[in-house]
Amino acid sequence: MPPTLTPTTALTPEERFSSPGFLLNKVGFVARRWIHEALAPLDLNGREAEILLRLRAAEGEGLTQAQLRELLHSDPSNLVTMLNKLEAAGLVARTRDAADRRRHIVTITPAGLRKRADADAAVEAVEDRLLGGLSDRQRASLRTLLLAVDQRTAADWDDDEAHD
Amino acid sequence: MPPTLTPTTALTPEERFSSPGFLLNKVGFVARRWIHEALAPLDLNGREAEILLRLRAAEGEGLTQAQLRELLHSDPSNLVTMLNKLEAAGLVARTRDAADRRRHIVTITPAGLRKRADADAAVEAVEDRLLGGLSDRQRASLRTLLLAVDQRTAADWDDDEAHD
DNA sequence: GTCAATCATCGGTAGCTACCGATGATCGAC
DNA sequence: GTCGATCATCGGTAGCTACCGATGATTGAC
Repeated sequence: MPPTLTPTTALTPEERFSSPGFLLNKVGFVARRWIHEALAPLDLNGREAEILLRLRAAEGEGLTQAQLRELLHSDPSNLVTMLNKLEAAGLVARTRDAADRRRHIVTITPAGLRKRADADAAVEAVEDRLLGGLSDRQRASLRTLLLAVDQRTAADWDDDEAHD
Repeated sequence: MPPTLTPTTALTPEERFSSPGFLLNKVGFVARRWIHEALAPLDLNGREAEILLRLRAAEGEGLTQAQLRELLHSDPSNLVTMLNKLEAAGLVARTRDAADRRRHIVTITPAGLRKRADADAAVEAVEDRLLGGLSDRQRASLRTLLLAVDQRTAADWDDDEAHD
């Protein structure tokens, strides 16, 4: 990596503060913070809520912990900790996979489904708070653009893993 | 707060995963992560880089630590720690305010300006990596939408502080 | 002058995440 | 059957941030 990367365009501080990358960082931070606060009364953090969400998306089938690890890009060690908590709270259940007894299949319980509905509502409220100033068309536009960025980050993320 | 917030629109998991709020959270997380990685070789983290950026924006005038605290929404205690590190590295300087000797005026040094230029280039490279799939028009559009969201978060943030 | 408030500082606590190495059970290939 | 790989688990470390309470120096109001 060369000492100076791209000296082509020198931004003024004002431009830097309003550049998409800076704003993505900043707004994303606030979004994470608000979501965290909204989930706190439910005794969940963002990752744990996403686990419930992913399990519900699996529609009763359940997911292996390795699959969850992949979806959440989470460390296996930390995933175990989170699942222990969720299982102790009766929100998920772990059962041995008959086909491969090394695997645990994680399923969401009825209590987990109820909790997930609450979490979903809380996150939705945060979203309305974040996007309250935007019209429906603007929201749709933002969604499209973020999806495009997300595609790139996902591709790059997988690249990183492939390089391991 | 009622147990169920807004049961009006029940999103399918797929809709939830591609909702602007969820994506903002997710993409923002990756943006923060990449920026962190890009700044690591410079011995800076995101907050410290922003300190240099804010000081440069002050154009030689310098800022009080209370002003920095306000701009960064940072805990005074943590700000001291970061400034200690930046000062030890010779990137910023603290001088007593003659007008109010309780205050420290923080200014950026020539070495700090050089470091900031490197940090700026690194962040810019991350931005290109994030937004590489977007046209110039799309980037501008994303910037406008994020600015609108940012306005709301800023207003709400100040509200919170006013309520204290 | 006294006194409450402010500014920076210090010390400690706690949560989240990333990361690392090690282990027991199990599988699949050979 | 042996053996390397995989899955989940456990334990510990480290960095970042938030938060809390306490302190010394200084200010401004009274």
